Parts: sequence; structure tokens; C-alpha cells
Amino acid sequence: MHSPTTLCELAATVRAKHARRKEARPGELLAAALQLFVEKGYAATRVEEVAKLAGVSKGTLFLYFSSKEELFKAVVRENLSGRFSEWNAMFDCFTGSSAEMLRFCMTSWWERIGSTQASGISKLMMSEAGNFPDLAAFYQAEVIQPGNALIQRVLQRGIDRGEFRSLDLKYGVYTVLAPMMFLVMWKHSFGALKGAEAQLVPEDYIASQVDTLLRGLCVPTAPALSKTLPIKENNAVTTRP
Amino acid sequence: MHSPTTLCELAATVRAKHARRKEARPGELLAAALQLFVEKGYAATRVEEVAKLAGVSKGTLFLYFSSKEELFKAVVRENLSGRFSEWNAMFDCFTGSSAEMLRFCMTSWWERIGSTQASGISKLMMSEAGNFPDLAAFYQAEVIQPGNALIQRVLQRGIDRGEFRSLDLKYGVYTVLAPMMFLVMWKHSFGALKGAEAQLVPEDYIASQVDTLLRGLCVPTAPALSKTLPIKENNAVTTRP
DNA sequence: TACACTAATAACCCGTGAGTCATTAATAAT
DNA sequence: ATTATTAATGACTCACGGGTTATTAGTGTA
Repeated sequence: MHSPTTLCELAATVRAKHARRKEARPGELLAAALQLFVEKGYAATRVEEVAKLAGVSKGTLFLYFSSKEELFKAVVRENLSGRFSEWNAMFDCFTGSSAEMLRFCMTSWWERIGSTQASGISKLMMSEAGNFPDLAAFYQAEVIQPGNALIQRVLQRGIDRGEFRSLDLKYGVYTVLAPMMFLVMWKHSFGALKGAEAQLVPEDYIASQVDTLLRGLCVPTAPALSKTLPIKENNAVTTRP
Repeated sequence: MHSPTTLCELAATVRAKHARRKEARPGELLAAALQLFVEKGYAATRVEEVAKLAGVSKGTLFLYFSSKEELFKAVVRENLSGRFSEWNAMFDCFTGSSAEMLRFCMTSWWERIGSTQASGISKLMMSEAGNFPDLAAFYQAEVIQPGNALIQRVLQRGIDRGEFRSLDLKYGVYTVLAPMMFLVMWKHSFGALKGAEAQLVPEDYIASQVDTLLRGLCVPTAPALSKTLPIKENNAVTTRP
């Protein structure tokens, strides 16, 4: 009836229809789900397509995930949560200036997250949070809050060391976050279209944003400003090991 | 059979079922469509809901707009296109410094666009461009390109007058655009949720972004460079140095 | 009042997609 | 080899939504 098993094993794409592989299924389904959620968004992704891409039937998917929503949550846990402990550890180790640190954060965020499929989840959540409040709350707790806290730490470090001017951290966070989120939104929307107008080199974009974030647009002026900006006196450079 | 016509005229919400109002329909449908597209997105908006909100049946909607896509395009034309001539005219009239101009652009963008329903269309397009390439191309030509050109003019003016440092305009545009687009995305996604964490005062956000955009995060260092014009508030008429 | 004209309706068609379930078949146990 | 177990299937239900059309009813004219 089917091809001999030897042939089935040859290519992963050509499997026996009823092969029993309980251990491997969840991972394959999560990988397929990530890809399709990122490509098409949450609402527009069909669970049957996910199953097909993972090489199983729709029924099998529901054997491992009780609903589309649970499937999505599992994708978020797999790809975003848990990264933050690593990033906070990197923060603790960093010894350079805060300007360097900010540049490092943004460039390596691009390398490790922005340029990967994982960033598509952020785009998706910004796009569809309004229509799926349960998912939005889940994402807020799982990703947004740790992310905000991390950026705040970076800025606070700069202020404490007298390298950054004092600013309202609540809004300061967004001067860092907004450029990255915009890049992600762009990449997964107009950036994905063919038009030459829409093209944009992410590394150049990030470099440009970091430059302006640190130095501003204005030409440097004699720091007559410094009297309007009382910088804290305790800027004894507390260099960490 | 129906209520007398006098009663029908009393409240706009209580109309005769078969009232014939050919002139008023398109505008009412467009207003309803704008509201629902902004609230729920393009794909998630049901044309029947739009019709209901406009006080007509679904069939009537298709009498005035041949499809959902045409309805949406009409909404975009009604609300975004045509604004740019006005904005370009304002550019030509402006006499202050380029820093003031940038601040003016961003604050009045918020007042006139960002805080209104119109901004929801931008959010929607960023969210769904990938799934509706025809709409994306339409929006790119109708809104994005004029918008980009306008921001470029502002930056070029600053550079020409020696107020802004020289920068790659292609990417410089995004240092202005990204904060505004992020605000719009936020406002229409997580910002619409109840959580106190998600709250954010747009005017304060804009002010913070403009400050950092102009001055940067770093404390002013003695540049030992040119002594050029002062940048903030107490603006002289900013002739060239 | 009768009649033509057309704005508006509501029932209808039809494809789609989330979730279910009776059936099939691969593996393990006896 | 026979049987028990369960991974996997695919046909099914059911609700939904874009678009169509036969019918109803307002309006202007004779």
C-alpha cells in the first residue's frame, strides 16, 4: 500500500502517513506555527496549514495543543520568554561606557532577535493585541515588562555614571524601544514588498538611530546648556569589573 | 405600517427602514467604515457591521461600494490623501529655527493626525500590509511617499541652514518617523488595554522624543568644535552663523 | 389613483476555518 | 499470531462572512 519503510526514511519530507513519532511532534508543530504566525499573523494563520507544514493532519495538531490560542502561547514561551535572564546577565558583565552599551544592546538585539523569526511575534502582537486581549495580557506580562525593565536598567546606568543626561525613565525607554519596534513593523509589512522604495538596510538603520539617539540631530553647541541641566554630582565613575 | 415620517425625522438613529437618502449614504458609510476599520482592523471588520453602524443593510452598502476593498480605499482617500498639500504649504511659510520646526511638526502631527481616528489607518496598514499587498501598494503611493518627502524637506532645511548635522537623509527620516509610528501602534494596541502598565501620555511621549531627537541622550561634552548657534527655546531668527 | 422608477431590504449562496469524532493502523504485550 | 493500546487520520459539523438577487416600498409623474 505504502512505499517500503526504507524509502520513507530517506527524506524527512516524505514520511509514512501514519508514522508514530510522539516525541518529535510538538517541536515540529511549534516550528511550523512560528513560521506561519510570523508570515501571516495570528488571525490569518489556519491551523490546518500549520499541521500540513509540520507534516501531520489537523486532528493531530489538536492532539498536542488544545486550541489555536494555546498553540500560540506555546510559540511565545518557546521563542521569547527565558531570553531575558541571559540578557540581564550580559548587562551585569558589561564594563564599557553606557554609550557603547546602548549601541551594543541595539546592534546585538538586531542580530539575535530583530533579524530572526522571533521579531515577527512582536510585530504580530502589536498588530493584533486589540483583537485578542487575552493574548495581549499574556504577552505584556511575559515579554513587554521584562523588556522595559532591561532598557530602564541601561538608561539608569548611564545616568548614574553621569554619561546620560537625566530624563524621565518612563518615557526614555521609548526612545530606545520605538526605533527597534518600528524596524520590526516595517520589516514585516512594507519592507516585505517588492518596491525599491520600501527597501532599507537594517544594520544601517540601527547605526543611524543609535547615532542620533546618543548625539541628537543638532550640531554640537558650546555647553551653555549644562546650567539648565543639573547633572548629578556623584558621577564618580563607578566602573564595574 | 411604519411610524409616521415626523417621528422618523426626530432622531437620526431611529429612521424609517426604507428611507431613501441617496445623497447622505456614502458619507455615513465612510464614517462608519473608518470607525470600525480603526477599531478592529481591515480583515476583522465585517461589512455588515459597517452597514449596521451606518443604519442601512449590507445590501445597501454594496449598492454604493462594489467591494470591501473599494470601501477601504475610499476611506483612505477621504482621510489621508489631500492633507499633504496643506502641510507642504505650512512648511513654506515657517520662519523659525529648524529645531522649532521639527518640534512643531511632531506636536501638531499629534494634534491633527495622531490623536484622531486617522492615525488608526496607519496602524492598520502597518499591521496588514503583508496580507493585502494591493492595499499596501495603494497606501505606499498615496501616503508614505508624500510623508517621507515632507520629513526629508524638514531635515534638509536644518542641514542647509547649519542647524542640523549632516546625515544620510534616507535613514534620518526614520529617526522622525519611527517615534510617531510607534506611538500610533502602541495607542491602538497595548495602549488600548486597561492595564496601568500600558498607559502613556501622548503629549509627554512626543515631548520626550523631540528632546532626545534634537539633543541626544548623552550629556553635552565640551566639543572644542565650532561655536554655533544655541538651539533651544529662546530662538533668535536663526540666520546662518 | 395608477404607474413607472429605483433605493433599500432580507433571504440566500457558497467558500472557509476551528474544533470533533469514528475509524484506521502502528506498536507493544501476551 | 492474536490482542490491546494509542498515534494519527480525514470526513464531519457548525458558525461566520463576502457578495448576490428577488422582492418590497418610497417617490415623482400623469
